[in-house]
Amino acid sequence: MNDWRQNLLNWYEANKRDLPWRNIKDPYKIWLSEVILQQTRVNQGWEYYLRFIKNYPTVSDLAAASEQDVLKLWQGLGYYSRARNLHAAAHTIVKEYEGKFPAKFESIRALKGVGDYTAGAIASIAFNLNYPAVDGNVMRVYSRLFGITTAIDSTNGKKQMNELAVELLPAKNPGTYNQAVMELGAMVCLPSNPQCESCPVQQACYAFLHKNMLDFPVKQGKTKVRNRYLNYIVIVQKDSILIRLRKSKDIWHGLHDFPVVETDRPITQAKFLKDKKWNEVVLLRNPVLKDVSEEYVHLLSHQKLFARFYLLEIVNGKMELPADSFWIKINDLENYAVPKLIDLYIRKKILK
DNA sequence: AAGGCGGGGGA
DNA sequence: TCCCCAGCCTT
Repeated sequence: MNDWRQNLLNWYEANKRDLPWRNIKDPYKIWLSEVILQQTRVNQGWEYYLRFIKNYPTVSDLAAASEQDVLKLWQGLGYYSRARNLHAAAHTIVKEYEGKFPAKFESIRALKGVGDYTAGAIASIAFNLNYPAVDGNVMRVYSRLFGITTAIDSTNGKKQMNELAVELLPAKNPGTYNQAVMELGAMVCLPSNPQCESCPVQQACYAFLHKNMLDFPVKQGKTKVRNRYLNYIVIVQKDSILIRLRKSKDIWHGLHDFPVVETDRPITQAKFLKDKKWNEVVLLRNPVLKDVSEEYVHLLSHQKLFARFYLLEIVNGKMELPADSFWIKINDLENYAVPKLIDLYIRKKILK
């Protein structure tokens, strides 16, 4: 191999970052790191990876844990289906493969939460199998290198990108090559500030030679943000607090929060109190309003959350509870996985 | 093919 | 503000 790819590999050997999951062959740890890094920056996932390895050194340890404990360890990282799928896949590996990580691409790809990218990454890095690992970095690098104008978020674009990645994959050390392309995308071929002057493959790069790096990759793109107004009812009785498990397909599935009255437009504090809006969720006899929090604004990818917390104290315990809610001791709050937003409120107002 | 799913950081 | 991150799953 005597083309730009050799320059890339040389550059990679000389400049690669020292990451906790580098120079490791244990497929379990490779898998864990890849799932953590889905749509997540290295810096953000770093400590989570170390924590998971420490708490669950093997796939059997992970499978033996409760889902809530796994979610708790994942708390704050986002995209919680990753944690639920990780836990489910650990069970699969223990039951179907006797705790030994499957070594075939199709078997890896069939695990919950493992798509084409992750399966390719595990197969090539942990098992030295000849599969590409095409992530956002790779698509940005290749689209610039070859001047590809097919939108990368279209079915066609992904197909084209994958075929290209298969063609370019060297026969030897596919895992190293895959990581080299990704590393280039993460360190040099940046989205808005590409460092072309220090790029090992600039002389082969279409976008560099045409000075239009920022035109790539092409995307169809479209993100609309929905506003949601969450009026949380926080009910405390002595040393207990009422929480509930979030179940639906909505955000934070599997995590806990409080009974909530939700609207798609703002509702004033005064109206909320005057209309005793909490009765839409939980029927209370004589609640005592202890505190109304300021508005917490929480910006997510697809929705903007405006949350306010109404802290009520129940003196004479007559009420009808929402079906999914239950009492826990305030001191046990830390054992339940909660969204970032709820965690902020709890630390500030409940545990203070 | 399109939309949902978190949270953080950089421009 | 908007974009993007070592994507995946459901509809």
